[in-house]
This record gives sequence, structure tokens and C-alpha cells, in this order.
Amino acid sequence: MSFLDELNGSQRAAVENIDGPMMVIAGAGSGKTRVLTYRIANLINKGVDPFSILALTFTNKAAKEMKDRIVSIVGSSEARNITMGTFHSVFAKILYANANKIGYPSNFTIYDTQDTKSLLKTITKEFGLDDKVYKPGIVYGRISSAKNNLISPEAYEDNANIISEDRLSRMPDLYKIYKEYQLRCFRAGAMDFDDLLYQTNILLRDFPDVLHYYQHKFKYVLVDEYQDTNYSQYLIVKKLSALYENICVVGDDAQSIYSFRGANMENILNFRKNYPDYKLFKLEQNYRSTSTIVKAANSIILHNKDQIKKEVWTHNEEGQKIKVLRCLTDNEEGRIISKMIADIKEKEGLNFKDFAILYRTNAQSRSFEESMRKMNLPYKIYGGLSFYQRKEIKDLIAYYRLTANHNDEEALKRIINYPKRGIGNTTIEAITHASRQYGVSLWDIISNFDKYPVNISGSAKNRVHQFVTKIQSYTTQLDVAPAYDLAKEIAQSSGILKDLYDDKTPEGITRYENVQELLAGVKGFSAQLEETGEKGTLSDFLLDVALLTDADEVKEEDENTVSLMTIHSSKGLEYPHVFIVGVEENLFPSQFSLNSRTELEEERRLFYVAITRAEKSCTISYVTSRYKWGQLISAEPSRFIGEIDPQYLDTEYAVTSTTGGRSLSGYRRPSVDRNPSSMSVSNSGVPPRRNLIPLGKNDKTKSAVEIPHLKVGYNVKHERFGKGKVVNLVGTGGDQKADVFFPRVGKKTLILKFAKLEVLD
DNA sequence: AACAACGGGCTTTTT
DNA sequence: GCCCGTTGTT
Repeated sequence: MSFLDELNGSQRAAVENIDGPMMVIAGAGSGKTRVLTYRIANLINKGVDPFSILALTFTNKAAKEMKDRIVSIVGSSEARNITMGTFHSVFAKILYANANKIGYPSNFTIYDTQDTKSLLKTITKEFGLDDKVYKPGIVYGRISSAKNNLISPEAYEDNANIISEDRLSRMPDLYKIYKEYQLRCFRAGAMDFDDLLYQTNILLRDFPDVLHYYQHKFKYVLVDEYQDTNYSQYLIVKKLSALYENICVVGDDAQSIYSFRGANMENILNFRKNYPDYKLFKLEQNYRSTSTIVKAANSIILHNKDQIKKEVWTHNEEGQKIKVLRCLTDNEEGRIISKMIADIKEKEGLNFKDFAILYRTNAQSRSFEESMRKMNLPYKIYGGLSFYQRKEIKDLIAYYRLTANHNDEEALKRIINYPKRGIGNTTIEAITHASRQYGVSLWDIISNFDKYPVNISGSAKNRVHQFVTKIQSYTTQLDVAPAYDLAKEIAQSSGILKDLYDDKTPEGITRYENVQELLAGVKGFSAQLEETGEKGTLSDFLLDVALLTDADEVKEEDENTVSLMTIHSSKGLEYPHVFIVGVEENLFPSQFSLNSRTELEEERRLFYVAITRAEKSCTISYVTSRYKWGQLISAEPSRFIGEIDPQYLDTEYAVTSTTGGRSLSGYRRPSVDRNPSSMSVSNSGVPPRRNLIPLGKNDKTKSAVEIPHLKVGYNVKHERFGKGKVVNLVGTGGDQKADVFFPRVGKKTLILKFAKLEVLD
């Protein structure tokens, strides 16, 4: 049997359409990733060379997931040759190979947001401008948006509209900052995230031979999350696929939530314009959620004016209504929801990983962290301060960066006096001054005091010189030493390891461990590369690390924790039970979105994304007062709750106190002061309340689970993974295990007495 | 040059 | 409430 038989009609049509431009509009939970992966697998089965396939995703995680699934269908020897990754990582590699053509060093640094903001702040001050007016974050936003629309510093300056906008927002000199920023990045041999796309555009524009090379190489181009691409990405894709026009874009306008980053839904319209004979496929059957959830989500998105018409529907059971919870404070919200999770888990025999708590802003995670820690519930926070953004990690990586690229100013400023080596502010001031005066990099100054005299004391000069010599000695090893050896040597001889080791506070110990973890990461990185026969220097590691975020952290197979994350990072994921918290006016929708319809509609799409993450149940909570900046402020329920068709809502616990309803505060009290580890007792003093735990018709659990009689080749259905096919059986009786291939999630090994498989044959 | 104490500003979302 | 940068002290 072919894997194509796993698909429904429209999915299959999209998968089997090989040549020419095509667009797939895929509703939430409609098997979008399955279509993308199967389409790639089908291309390969039809004889397309994997080397000629380019698949672009939005996150590293999505890329990895897709690659894994393709491996499971066509095998890794084929799949590894596909060019697959995020826009940023794929084009960073292409830029690495061609950097010299556009004047960048071949080992250019990638500036992260912190580096960028710090540089912008420096420049702002140098121009004598007030960084409270020219806030680095805002300035970055303007520059970023210019770059994503391919507006060069010169074009920015000449654009009357932009200049008058800047005047209106009292930042008339922004164009100067942009120009200087771009120059300084260039001199530092650094690109920011936006440059990775912007400079790719320049490369493809100015070097036809490069363009031709990649046009010929990538005969088939696929783009995931097309609704989230910006103009810069759009143009790259258009150019690369101009020769063969075998371009397949997949997206859902209802899930466009990144316009703040320049994402442009017009790209969907542009696609139609550019390829008038394109084929359109719509995936409208939802396989993920109950019909209540699907319909509730539809009723929300109906309030948006801007949308492509489509009808998402499902054959799934009705399921329970969406519960709306009202809590008094954010702390109570944390306690109640943690308790609910513990209760539902016990009552239904679920795993912690079946639950997710989704919020609008990272700051909201705190109350949930606290309550879950108190109750001993395992949880994991995704996003927030990434591992790679921690100070100790950034410090060590700054050494690596400076070793690879001496002109990396942000790295240099970070570590020239860390660990402390007596190079203080006055010295650094003098060096910076000289660098501005001569128009050369900081490194040029400190490595050439003869050529560029600086007015600092002899002893300071000497200390700086020692620092320079140290970095130079690392650099000589860069291309010869194995990545791990050099990484470790730098960690030691720079003094970082010792500095952290001497700090015996709990935080200090954690920092030391983090650095060890980074070193282990380097080791793992080079080991992985050695398998494929590549060398894997420290510079290669840097490229990898610059584009990694916490969201990409591999989730261990057996990791069984409640997931906490922002709605943005939940995109593409699904959980049986989802809690959307802090659904209040001014928080969700965010107060910053209230000025315009388009921004409000984006918030609504975000709410749509949140609801459609849920498979079985969805709970929405809001509080009446919340701590903000240490102050208790009052809050009211979000308008979005009222926009859901009320027939799908259960508002028993949402009635306001003024109308005589009860809050849930009584619910939590009996349990709070109990021994936290007693959570295994499901009815721990909590009065049974209807609606908190699904009962009756939704309760499919049988007390004595019957082990189905299976044979290899049988089609089966799993509660969570959907339909699948048995590929292997191990053991007998109560211990029997089965390998089942599920088109939606890949191959899983299931212990039959737990798995509750339904035999379809 | 290094460190402790203080005050202001901040929060939208991320590659 | 917390992080950052600025200020004052040694």
C-alpha cells in the first residue's frame, strides 16, 4: 500500500501535483505538515533528486520535524540531501559561501537582538541623541521593517513618506542612525537577522552567476507558513524559483500572527498575481480538535474582515464546551489551573505532557511556575530567556566570536574586561574614541597602538596588549583545532570557568553548569558532523548557534511535563488539553493593538491559533486584578470571550460577583496547604464540581482494558495519533508492544495495554 | 578601577 | 517585580 492512501482527497491532490506554481491553504489541524512532507516524499519517489529540493520553514523545529518525517518515509540517505531549514539558516549558509562577493568576511558574525540594540544605543549616544526618545527597541523596529522591505539606508533617506513619519514620531534623525548602523555592522563583519535576508537579496540581485547557480540547483521549492513571510523572503523565493516555477507555498491566512515582524499577507495576493495559472488547494477538514473547538474557533475568526473564505469542519466528536474561568488574581489563576491539571490528569489517567498553558506574554508565566512548583507538578517553560541569551553563555560565545572575527565590536566590548583584567571605562573610552577618529574597528586600534596612538597609560596599554595576544593565539587554532578542544581551552584560559567556579552561590553554580553544558553542546556538534565526514570547526558551531532558539530545544521523547509557552511559540503544536490564560482586555488583545483594526485582527488570529491548539478540551481564564509592575491593577474579561458563539461556552465559573455568581476561589483552598506530593489523591478534599472534569459521554475510558488482537499490516486508530498501520509486533499478552506508523506523527512504539488501540480492519 | 546602593523604566509577540 | 544603568564610595 502506498503512503498516499493515508490522505484524504484534497490532501492527496495537493501531494500529487508535481509541477508548476501551487498554493495550499490549510486550515488549522488539517494535516498541513503531512501534505508538505508527503509531497516531498512523493517527489523523491517520482525520481526527483533530493539535492534539487529546497524546503523553507519558519522555525528550526518545524524543519527538523519535517525532516524526521521524510526520513521515516524515504530513508535518511535520500532525505539528508534535501536543503531544508528556516529562511534564516538556509540563507546564512548560502551567504557564508558567498560573503566575499558582497564585501563581508566569509566568517561574518550574526548579531542577535541584544547586539543590535546595544550597537544602536551606542550610535544614538554618539550622535548626541536622547536614547529615551530614540529607544533602541523602536529604532530597531523601524530599521528592521525597512530592511524587510528592502529599503536601503539611502532609499530610506530619500523616501519622503518615511522621513515625515519619523518626524511625526519625533525621531527625525533616524535615517542617520540607520545609515551609521549599517556601516558599523559592515565594518564589524556582522549581519543582523534581517541582513541574512536583505544581503541574500543583494547577492542574488548583483551576482547573476550566483542566482543562476541556485536557480538551477533548486528545481523544486516549498515554503511553509507562507502567510508569515515578509517581502524580503517573498522576493528571494520568487527569484530562486523563477527558472522552473515549481513553487509550492502552504499557509493559512487565519494564522498570520507575525506582521509585527514584517510578515505580509499580501504575499498571498502577490502569489496569485505572479502566477495567474497557479493551482489552489484547500485543506478544510480538521483532524485535531473536537467539533466544539473547531466551531468555536470559526465563530471567532468570523469577526475579522480580512480573510480568505474557507470552511473548516471536522468529523470528530462534539466534545465538551469551552470552559471560561474567572479568578481574582494572577496568583489564584495559577493555583486553580495547576489544581485543575492535577485533577484532570488523575481522573482521566493522563500524562502531564497532555496539558499546555498558553499566554500572551512571557511575563505571565511566573504565577504558573510558582503554583506548579508548590504542587510538585513537572512543567517546562518554552521561550523566555533562551539558554543562549544567558550572560555566561553570551560571554563565552563572545570569545568564540571575537576569535573568529576580530572586528566583531559587540563581542569585543563584552569581554575586553571580563573576567576583570583591569581595563576600565577610561581605557575603553579612549579606544572607542580613537576608533571613531580613525574610522577603523576597535580591534584595529588595540592591535596597532603604533599606528593609531591612543592616550592611555602604559600599564593599561600593556593589559590590552595581553588581551589581544590571547585572542590571537586562539585564532591561530581556529581552523586546525577540533571545535571542542578550542572551545574548552578558551573557556579555561580566558578565566571564565574559574570566575564562575569561584562563585559558590546557587546562581553561580548554575552558571558554571550552563557553561559546561555549552561545552558539551560543542562536543555533540562536532561529533554529529564527524559522522557525516565534515570537519566542524568552532566557526561552524557559531553559525549554528546564532540561529538557534530555545523553542528548538529537542524535547526528550519521554519528557512528561506540562508545557508553558506564549501563543506565538505554540503555533504548529497541539495538546489534548489547553488552557489559555490571562484573556483580559489590554493584555489579550494587547493594549498596543487597540489603535487599528489590522492590529486588533492580528490579535484575534492569535486567539484563533490558541484555541485551535486544543484537541479535547480548551479552558479560557481571566482575572479581575493582576499585578503589573508590582502594582495590583484591575482587569476585565477580553472582548474575544464575548465573540465566541455562546453555545460553545460553559461560563459557570465566569459569572461576575456583582451578579451573585461565585468565583472559583473556594475551589482551591482545601488543597493549597496540603502536602504538595499528595496530588496523587484525586479527590483531595475538593468538593466534586460538575464541568471541571469531563464526565459521561466523553469518558471513553474502560476500567478493564481489553488488549486487541493485532497483526502486522492492520489499520488501527489511536485516540491521539489518529489512524495508523501496524508495522511490527513484539512480545505477547499484557506486555505486547506494537510499532505503529501514524501518518500524522510518524512511527510510535506502543504498549498495547495502555495504548487503547481501535482495530479498523 | 571595582563595587555597592539607588532609581527609573519597562512588556507584546521572535528568526 | 525585576533588570539595567547611573551614581557615589573606597
